[in-house]
Amino acid sequence: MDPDAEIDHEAPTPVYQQLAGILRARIERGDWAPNRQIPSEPQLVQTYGLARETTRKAIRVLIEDGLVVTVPGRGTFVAAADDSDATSASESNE
Amino acid sequence: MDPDAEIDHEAPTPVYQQLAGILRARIERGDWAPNRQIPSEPQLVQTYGLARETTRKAIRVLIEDGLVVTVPGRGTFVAAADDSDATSASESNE
DNA sequence: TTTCATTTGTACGTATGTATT
DNA sequence: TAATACATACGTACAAATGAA
Repeated sequence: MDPDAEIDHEAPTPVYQQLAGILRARIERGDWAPNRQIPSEPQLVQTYGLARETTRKAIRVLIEDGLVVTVPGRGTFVAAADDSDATSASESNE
Repeated sequence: MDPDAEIDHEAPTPVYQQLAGILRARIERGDWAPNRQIPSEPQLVQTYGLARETTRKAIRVLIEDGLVVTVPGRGTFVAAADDSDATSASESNE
């Protein structure tokens, strides 16, 4: 998924799934580091021109994927990347 | 949870969680047998006097608990009680 | 302590689309 | 074709949690 893709309301894929894919791509690209806060719901609403419920639905997908966690009253944060990604053969830096 | 409880809008527990608890109790009581259809969303809306989204939210809880499954265009059904999994830890929320 | 702004959570309303019968 | 039922999407409003002033 292109992290710079735009929402296509005509596409067969539901809008909330599109947004989830975009945000997932942006996290993987490093737009927000682990433990960093992603834009608030109102900000996402403004950026992508969606309703808040649609935005929340996309975030819920990311939560279920374990990519982000939300804290009431504070915000939504990129999950700490403490899982095992064993695809790369060499990792030398801490 | 009392399967005949009524929704209390003043209670601290969210309404959708109350409804989920009531429906769970009714399923466990046997109001609807496995593979049987539970009332449709409009019927639940009418019975409990809630908004449709609130009703859907309660049903989503039951889906995540593996208690029911929904089929677009048909309805929501009590899951077959062939529990061979180990993940369902939702019970006795009395 | 109180107040305020920010952010997420809950609840309701409405409209339209999709799938099945 | 039509009716039924769930899915998606937008809108509004208020409550609760957090942190800062």
